[in-house]
Amino acid sequence: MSLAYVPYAAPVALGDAMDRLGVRMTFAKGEEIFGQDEDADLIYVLVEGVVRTTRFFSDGRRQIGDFYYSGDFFGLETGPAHRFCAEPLTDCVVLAVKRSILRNVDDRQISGAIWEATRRELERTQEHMLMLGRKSACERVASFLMEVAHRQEGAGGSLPMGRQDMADYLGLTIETVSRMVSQLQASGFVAFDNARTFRVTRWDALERLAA
Amino acid sequence: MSLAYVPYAAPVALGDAMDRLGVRMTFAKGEEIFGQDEDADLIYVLVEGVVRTTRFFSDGRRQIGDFYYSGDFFGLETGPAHRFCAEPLTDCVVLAVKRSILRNVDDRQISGAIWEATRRELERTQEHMLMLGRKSACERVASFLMEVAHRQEGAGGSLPMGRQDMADYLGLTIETVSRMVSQLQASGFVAFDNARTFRVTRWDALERLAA
DNA sequence: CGGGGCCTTGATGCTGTTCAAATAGAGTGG
DNA sequence: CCACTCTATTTGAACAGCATCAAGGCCCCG
Repeated sequence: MSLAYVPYAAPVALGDAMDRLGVRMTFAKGEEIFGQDEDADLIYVLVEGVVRTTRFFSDGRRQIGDFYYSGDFFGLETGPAHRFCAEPLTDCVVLAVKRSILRNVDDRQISGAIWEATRRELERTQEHMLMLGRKSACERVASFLMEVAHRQEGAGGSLPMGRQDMADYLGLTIETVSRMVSQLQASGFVAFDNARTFRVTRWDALERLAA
Repeated sequence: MSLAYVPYAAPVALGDAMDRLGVRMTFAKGEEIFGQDEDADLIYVLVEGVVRTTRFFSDGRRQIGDFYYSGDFFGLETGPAHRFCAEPLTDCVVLAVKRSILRNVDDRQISGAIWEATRRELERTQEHMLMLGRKSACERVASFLMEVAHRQEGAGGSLPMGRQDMADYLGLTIETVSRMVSQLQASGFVAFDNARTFRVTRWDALERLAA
């Protein structure tokens, strides 16, 4: 059981093109970039910061769709409305491009790159789905920490999200996440300096555990 | 908690275009259309039959990615290899198109339609992910039966897949699926003529249950 | 130094899994 | 058409993993 790490930053060339077509906007931590069920007129490229997308259910349950980092696309929709809401976890800068503009752009490079970004997001969502369907709590947390560490280009990581966000991403409760984190630390796989900062101490073992 | 039904058949116009570009192939039930980790040279459109995509883990766990019906695309990949395998649940007919051909086609209608199909599959995968992350066993089975019924354009449905496939799609065991099916029937929400044929008897109640 | 989140830990219970066995159904050969 | 076999499905009982409920601790920041 090995889930490949799937990067999905937009190609740099695309960022440049989007820069010409789009509008640069900034959002502060805690604001809302777009809300669930809002009109999906814009597509976004994250220039700086970290963003999460969330689906809320009427009875209070939450599921986080994904966390996005610099270079990532988000807000792609087939229909007229956003099916998740997007909120920054840190102050952030985004590039917003009108869908109507993209539809009419005749640049093969741009349209191809957006298709590619869509497929990458599909692949990431599929891996996320596999995790929720078939991994244990421990495996999920191990996978998550590995992915965060990977994305930050180093053996260690700082978590921009809290335990509740991790839980809602992993399909667990905050208590279970906390317990698994403690357990992984006790087993010597990772070392936490504080709740938001850790280092992977036994990469190979953690990888095996993540399944 | 309401998960919208997301159709994702390829637009008819696209089917025609693919017909000119691709090769028609037939597969018998039990054959393999493509295997996990095989080269992903081709993209497929299902013309007739039902197909499932599956991811196998080294320890035997399985997760079904999706079930595909006539008109659906499958086999789209970003990387060079298929990350799921595809197998027909019934004898089926597919149209296979070379990725390299699609890359060079300059028809905006075709490329746009493929992008659209990709986004639809992304949406479906996201809904699947939400289900695995936050729904109870009963809600999952109820959602599944509703979706099958929906897709078959009627209040009833015949299940082309067995209980094990349902379980591997829903992230449950076969026993739990069976129990929930029995429970839904005992509650009068659905009626099974036999294990593979059912009718939804209380649509609104089932919808509420599916959350 | 004190307040308020956020995080951790403990005790208990429920949901879904596991293991085991019975039943129903489909396919086959007589 | 019936008997037989093999597989798929259902059901039961015990168990495990994660959730829930409830404190307690830590850390950031005034």
